[in-house]
Amino acid sequence: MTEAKTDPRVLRTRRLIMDSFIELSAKKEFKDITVKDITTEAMINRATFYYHFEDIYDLLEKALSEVLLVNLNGEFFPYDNLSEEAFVSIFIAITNFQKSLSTRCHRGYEDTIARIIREQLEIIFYKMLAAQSEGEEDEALKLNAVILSWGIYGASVEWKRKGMKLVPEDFIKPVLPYLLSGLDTI
Amino acid sequence: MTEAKTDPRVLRTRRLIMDSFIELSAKKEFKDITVKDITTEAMINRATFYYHFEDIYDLLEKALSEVLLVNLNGEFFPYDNLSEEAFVSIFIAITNFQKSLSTRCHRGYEDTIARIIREQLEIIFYKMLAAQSEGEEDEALKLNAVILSWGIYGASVEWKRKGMKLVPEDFIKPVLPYLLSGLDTI
DNA sequence: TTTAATGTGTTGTATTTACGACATATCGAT
DNA sequence: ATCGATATGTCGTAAATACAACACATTAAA
Repeated sequence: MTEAKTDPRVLRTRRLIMDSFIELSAKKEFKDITVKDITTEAMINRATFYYHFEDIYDLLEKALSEVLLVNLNGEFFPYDNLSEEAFVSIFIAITNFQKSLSTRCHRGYEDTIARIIREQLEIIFYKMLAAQSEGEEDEALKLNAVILSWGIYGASVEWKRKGMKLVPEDFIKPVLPYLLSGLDTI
Repeated sequence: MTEAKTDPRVLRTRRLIMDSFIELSAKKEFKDITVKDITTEAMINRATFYYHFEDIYDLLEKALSEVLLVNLNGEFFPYDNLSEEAFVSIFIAITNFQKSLSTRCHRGYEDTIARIIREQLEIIFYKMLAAQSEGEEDEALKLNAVILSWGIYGASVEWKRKGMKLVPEDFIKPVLPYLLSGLDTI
């Protein structure tokens, strides 16, 4: 468990890049943001950007993952298993995230963003399932995590499509019994 | 006039150190601030501190100089010569600076701070005198700058000693005729 | 007085970052 | 089409920074 801590310069630079990207995202669309824009805002060299990220899409993935994870961690990680409250908190976190995205313009990249959200959800669901299952087969856990991630994300899309009228808690409430009932089979 | 611009990392690091020092100064006295405190707050390595500054006193000098210069530049640099408004603006800048210092605790270092202020004033007065004098002897200009810097600084000390009751503009007004009258002899 | 703990300032080495140059690609205007 | 301007991604070299180790000073407690 010797977790070799990473160089402070690396952390600092990545933070500068991430923050600058988020800052710029608030001002213009993703397709209009160049690497030069980001590095200028972050006051780092353009070559340094490529030292940390494949390209601007790689940055998009990692930045979104982080924002989403921060949302989630702050919300529901007091729960260590998939309770009713956990489902509700996760759903709230996603809808909050969706709302924050809708103010910024990411037209044409909704599918990328959606994929990232689902991937993060899958990771989290898998962790929680693995924590509470008694030596269940790994592949089965993973597939369950996939289904949950798609399902919950789909619910958030539907919530958005319906005009975000209900508060997320009430919107998700009707399906909680179903989601919870199957858990003991895992 | 090839002004080789300095490495962005240097600027960034110096800014981090300066800001951390000013931040810490608001929380505790100068004598209780260690280099480790500063570098921890700035999230840089302690050795890096010594790459930029002799020691913590060197940092004190440079930080104060900068704060004072920012005060002055913002105030009076529309004036390019020593007019009545210039004197008033400079005096206001110094008293503002003194007020901001009195909230923080720098007991035992007043004389150091005073020296730094006078040195900065001397530089500025010399620049302005040189700009408006017609090929006057250099040593004479320098000595005039010295006298002005000590004089104006002394006035600010007196203003403080008198309880800061008058607004700086009114406090300095009585001596403006004298200060201005001699200028054409230079 | 001794001892332990903490701060100071320096040094050597490894890693990260800055910078300029380059080839290539994209896009808009003529 | 062709040109000019701008963005992308990569490279080598030089400079700044991180880190650990060191000797030394200061301080507080035993």
